[in-house]
Amino acid sequence: MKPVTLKQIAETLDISITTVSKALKDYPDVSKKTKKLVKELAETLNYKPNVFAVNLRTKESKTIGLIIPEVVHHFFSNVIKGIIAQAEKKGYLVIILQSNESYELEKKQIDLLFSKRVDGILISLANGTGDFKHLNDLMAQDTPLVMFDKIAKIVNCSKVIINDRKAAYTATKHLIDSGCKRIAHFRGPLLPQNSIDRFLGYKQALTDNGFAYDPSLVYICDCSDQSFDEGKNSAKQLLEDHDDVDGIFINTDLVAIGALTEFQKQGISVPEDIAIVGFSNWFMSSVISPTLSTIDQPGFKMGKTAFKLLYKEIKSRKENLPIKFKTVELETKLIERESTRRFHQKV
Amino acid sequence: MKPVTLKQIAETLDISITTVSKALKDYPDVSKKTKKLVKELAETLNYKPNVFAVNLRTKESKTIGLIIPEVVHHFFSNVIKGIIAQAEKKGYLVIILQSNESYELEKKQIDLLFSKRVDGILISLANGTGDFKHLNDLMAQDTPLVMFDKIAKIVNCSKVIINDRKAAYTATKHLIDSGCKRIAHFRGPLLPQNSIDRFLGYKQALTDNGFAYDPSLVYICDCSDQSFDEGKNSAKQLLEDHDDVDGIFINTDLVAIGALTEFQKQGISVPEDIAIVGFSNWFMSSVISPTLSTIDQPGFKMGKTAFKLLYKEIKSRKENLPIKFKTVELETKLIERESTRRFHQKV
DNA sequence: CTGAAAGCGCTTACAG
DNA sequence: CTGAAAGCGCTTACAG
Repeated sequence: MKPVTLKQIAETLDISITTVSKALKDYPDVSKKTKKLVKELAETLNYKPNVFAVNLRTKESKTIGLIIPEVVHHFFSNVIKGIIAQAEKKGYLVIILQSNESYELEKKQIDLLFSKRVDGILISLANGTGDFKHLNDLMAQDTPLVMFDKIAKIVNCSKVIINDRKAAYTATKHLIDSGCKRIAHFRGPLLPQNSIDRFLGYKQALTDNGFAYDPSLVYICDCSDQSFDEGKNSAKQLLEDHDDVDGIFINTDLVAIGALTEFQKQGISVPEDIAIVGFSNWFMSSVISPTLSTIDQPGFKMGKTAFKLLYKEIKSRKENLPIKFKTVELETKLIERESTRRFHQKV
Repeated sequence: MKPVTLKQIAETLDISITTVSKALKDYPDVSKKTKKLVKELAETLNYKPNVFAVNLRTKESKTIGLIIPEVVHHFFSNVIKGIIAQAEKKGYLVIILQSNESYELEKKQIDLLFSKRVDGILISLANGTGDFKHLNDLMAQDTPLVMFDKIAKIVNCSKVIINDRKAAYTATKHLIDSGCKRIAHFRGPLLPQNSIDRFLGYKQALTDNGFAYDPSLVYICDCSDQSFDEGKNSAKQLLEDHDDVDGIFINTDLVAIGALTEFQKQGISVPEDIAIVGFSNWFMSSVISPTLSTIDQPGFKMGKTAFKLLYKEIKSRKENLPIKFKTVELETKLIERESTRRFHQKV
């Protein structure tokens, strides 16, 4: 059963294709009578305009691309949900690609989306991405790009972020206020801006509060899909290296939960022996035992905001208006739970 | 900067558009010399064929649609990952839509994807879907459809499933083997096939093993994004209604974890007082305390398999081969953890 | 109020 | 080996 075309409607009604097209789009210069006839027939025949032809004429696909490091991920899946929800409201569809934290894959995917002529791209960078030519090239070829969460400061485009540095500062300060005297940090990989910023926030909270910064207390976790195991391993290593650590600020909840599990296995009690603050507020963190103190990161809202910025840019471009890039910073908040509830807590 | 077209290459080289097109596609009837010239120029100019035009000519978009009830969901996000991975291998892109368990939304989304002329659709039905006209209409209009996980038996198309009934039987039998004497069931909503099948498996395990089936022990949970709270509420209700239940088979891990949390709050000990088996093997279930026994459901593999079936169908259609629908059943397995590890366990 | 015509950028059957 | 021409199904500036 072949799809219905304008031509068929035109022939059936014995009028021109032009008039059919105009009638369906409610052009003012078509008689009411003709419009009614056309619309009714289109309805009965279940006519749908051929988007391929429409795309070719209008040069837009009403589709955007999304490149995300990992789909099976509480935070990112919330972002995806936010993007899809907002896009649907505006009549846009979303193509999702997963970069697996790989720079090479990310590059290919940018290229792929570009050649599919999506109207714009939303991206959260892979951990492996240290070069940004692929992104600058993309924009030079007139494809709007908005970055979120894992961004590159150096790339000139719109961004949606949280203040990682401030949030990490708050988390570390919370450990200090809970009475911790020697605080370690499980950080993310070296490249991503957010793991750098979280590290810096940790460091500053220490020095601002009269603690010495000790690099041997900083452990690097890859934050790949092995996060949980990395948390376990770093915890094990920490116990071997230091017997005096009584607090850890950890880059991500999943890593923190790995650490928690290892501590429990080794009979280290959390929070009494070691207090822990994670980052991101995964759902899981509220149901494990002890429940995990963490920083709440608004994934759904970040997704919605990122799409909104992209949409504005797409619209401005179409109307030939000047485009100004914008960086939106979303609020985070500290969630205090059992993993930092110590008796000798400062009030 | 306007995208490069065949015409520009043709004019630059002073040959015809036809020849340029053929050269790029390695047609045998173009001279090597011409091919080389064309390809080199295309490379330098970073020529990408206009997919809109290609789609219009070839009548395919190399894009498929995916409708899924919920993105923020351990099982479904694994399915998504599997689908995207497999699709990318075959050069297909995936548009993702979330039905929010709503029949109305699902219908609209089927329509939307159809009007976008995706090459095929993958779907896991919404809980609210009890009528299948939208799906049959879609197929009648020549769009391949493959269902996975939440399927409708009555719809004639390819499917990827697990044997929910058998898995539920195994789970319930495991409770019996663990020494439970009175076993409740928190089931999913009434419509979806998998919650029906899991219920039937539960029931059959009871009767096969000399237990009386007692409808008052079956509680219905919506399994929406409120699953966790529903688990808590059903657990609360169960404690009010029955003081002799010592085992529960629960439709989904997230609901099970809600129940677990409520029991802990009320001082009911799991597994000693009440043993629990969940379903799906969410990551979370392996790290909460007590760890949750459950049925492992292969999400990633299900996604891959679903795409493979769809791909075959798309190919067969293109080659005008006959299409035979296929139902693939994937293996599940029981994961025994602390929530069923009782002392008076049968060996 | 209606319609002929050009064109979006490709692909491909056909002629030479 | 090369290319003129038709056509995919729309949209829209223009003429009447």
